[in-house]
Amino acid sequence: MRKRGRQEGDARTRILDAAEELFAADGYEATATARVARRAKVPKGLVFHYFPQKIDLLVALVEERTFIEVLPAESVEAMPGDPAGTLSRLARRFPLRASPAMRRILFREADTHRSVRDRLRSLNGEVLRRARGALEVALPGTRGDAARLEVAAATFTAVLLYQENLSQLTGEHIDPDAVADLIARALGT
Amino acid sequence: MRKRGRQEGDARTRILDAAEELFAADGYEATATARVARRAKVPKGLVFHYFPQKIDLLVALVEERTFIEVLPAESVEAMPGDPAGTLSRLARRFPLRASPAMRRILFREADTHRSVRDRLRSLNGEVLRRARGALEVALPGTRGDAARLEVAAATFTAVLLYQENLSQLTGEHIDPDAVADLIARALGT
Amino acid sequence: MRKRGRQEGDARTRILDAAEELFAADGYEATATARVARRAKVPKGLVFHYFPQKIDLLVALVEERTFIEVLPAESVEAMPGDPAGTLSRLARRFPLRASPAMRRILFREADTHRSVRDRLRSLNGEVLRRARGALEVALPGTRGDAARLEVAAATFTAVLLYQENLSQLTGEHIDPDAVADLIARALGT
Amino acid sequence: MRKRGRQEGDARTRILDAAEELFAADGYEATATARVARRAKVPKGLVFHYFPQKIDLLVALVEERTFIEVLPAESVEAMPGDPAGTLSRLARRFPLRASPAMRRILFREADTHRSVRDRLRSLNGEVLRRARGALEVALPGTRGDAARLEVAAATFTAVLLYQENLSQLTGEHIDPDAVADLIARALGT
DNA sequence: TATGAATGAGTCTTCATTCAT
DNA sequence: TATGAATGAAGACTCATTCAT
Repeated sequence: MRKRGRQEGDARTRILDAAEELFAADGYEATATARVARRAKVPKGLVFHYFPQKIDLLVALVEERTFIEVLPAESVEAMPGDPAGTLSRLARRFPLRASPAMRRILFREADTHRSVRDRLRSLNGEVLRRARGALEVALPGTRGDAARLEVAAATFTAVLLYQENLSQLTGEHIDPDAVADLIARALGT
Repeated sequence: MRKRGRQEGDARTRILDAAEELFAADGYEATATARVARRAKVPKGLVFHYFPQKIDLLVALVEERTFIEVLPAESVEAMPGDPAGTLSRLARRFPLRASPAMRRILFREADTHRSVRDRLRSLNGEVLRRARGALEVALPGTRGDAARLEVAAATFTAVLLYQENLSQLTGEHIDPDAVADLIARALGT
Repeated sequence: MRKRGRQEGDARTRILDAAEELFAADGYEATATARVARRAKVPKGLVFHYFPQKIDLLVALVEERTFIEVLPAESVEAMPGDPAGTLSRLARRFPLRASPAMRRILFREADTHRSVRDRLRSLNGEVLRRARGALEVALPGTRGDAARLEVAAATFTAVLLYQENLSQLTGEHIDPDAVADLIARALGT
Repeated sequence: MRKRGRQEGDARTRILDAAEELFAADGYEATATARVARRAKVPKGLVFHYFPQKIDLLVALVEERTFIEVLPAESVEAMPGDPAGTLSRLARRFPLRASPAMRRILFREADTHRSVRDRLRSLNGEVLRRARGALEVALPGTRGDAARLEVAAATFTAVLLYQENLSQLTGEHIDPDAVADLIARALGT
């Protein structure tokens, strides 16, 4: 992904690093591009060289720094008859690659920036798909109707994606493993 | 104390109404006080007459327009032996009084404004307390250890508080009743 | 000068007191009428009841709170053959009645407000006239030509009028008595 | 470091020139930054590019446009046995480099702005030091005790520094040469 | 590719002043 | 006389963006 050249890309990377920190801490609107430049230790003009508009910084961050890892095989973590373990493993090998800072940005700005919201939705959809898939493998047969399984997957997805934000905002911590166990019980093993 | 003039209180209320709408739609930072004034149909200066600083608008909204209703008795909704019904009733008589707009504001701005975060935390704590209390009544005896009950309460609280935001951000809807049912099953009836 | 009536004038006086303090401390321009009202403990509207324009506060202060006292007879302090003592007595019975605060206002605002400057000039002229007169009495005959006497009077007047401002601005104190002595020597007793 | 472009330095200098004129004429508080920009013929934003806060204009003016010239040797002007001539020469080679406009600013704003007052005090101290030094050279021996010499130096310093302000405020002119002569006589030649 | 001076629209905030009561 | 809500022009300051070099 990185361009060649000695210092090439360095500046661009430093700019994105700075933007990530500042957007996460203060929000996109409250962060001046001049501050980004200062923190990145590049001249103000250079920021606009790489990112002609301020919004391009946000778009680039979301595009380049949040993604769902492509895992070799989902079945790896899914184990028939062990939904709790399956969900726990999913939580541990959680496929969303995004720094805590990027997550804050993602959730905060999704509310007002469509491009961010679209990304968040696609990430959410992907995690949900995996959780559902894992549960289907873990609970073969018809035990537990489809609707319940869907609710379980959605609930677990929400906990997985939002756990950091929830604890950040509310001060309460939710342990995904414990929720996995709860959900497994609900699905009636 | 207040006079009962033609437009009594109107101005201040209209200003808060306008701020609520705009902050919810575009975010606090992206909303100019001039726009608030325009939408409220008051002159710009009057906004500052009532709210000397822009931030005071946000503080006032959070203080005056989000609160947990004091219910006569929690036992009203809690019914021994029926945790699913108990949680469903809690969801339906949900004690948080805050418009959808206020909730968006609450979650969005909590990330960067301490006073909002503090409020959100206290609201969250209160809802959690009630969910826990309801479950304790619904599940008398020692069935289900305390830790599990705690996780159940926290999960349900998160779903309750965040359901609108979740669906707004992700496009997926989570039905609190279905989650209530799920959790009830998990608690092993 | 004061109007009759119970609380009558009270408010007006308190307003002027407040304005005097604040204008002296921060300058006329930097003092908001609202602050004057607050310090005077009167509602904002009342300030404009008594002083329709902000500038009227300054004009009233200067007109009512700075003046040269009319002394019974100038000769009282002048004593032939004793110019030093004469000047010293003039300094001690200094006829300008104006609080230190009013003096600061006088000098500061004279620079930009014509009405204040006019007042300061007339006060200065009066003091100069007295100093000159006193010296003429103290130094009868033709000893010391008129020009020198004029310079002496002007210098002493400047020291008298400006001593507080000088020490305020420069941190150095000038003792009028010492200057009186100096000038007396210069006039060659 | 600075480029030698077409208008090199011009903008900043023009801004300071404009500020000097306007502050002197109307006072710091009564001068809007927009007026400074207009008079300097630069866009409003550029004023804040060079002087992030309005007060920085005043500080820069005082720092860059008022100073005591370093003279080769004070003895040049001091001549034993000729205090009047010595003081006159001091007045003529007066070492304070500050335009009449800057002096008005200096005296006017010293009253409310500490940084200006500090500068004025240091300038005053320096002039006083020179006057004292000159008189000590001009009056060798013990003629005239130290206290009297101090008063003479202080009086002359005040006249020197304030002459323009005095005449501006009072309409009376004081001739430093005449005061020099007066003081020389006082010191008893 | 790098730089920072330049630009001007827009933001929050202040404040003298008015006016209905 | 007394009161404080109402008004809007003006002020300081910010900031994304441009551009000559």
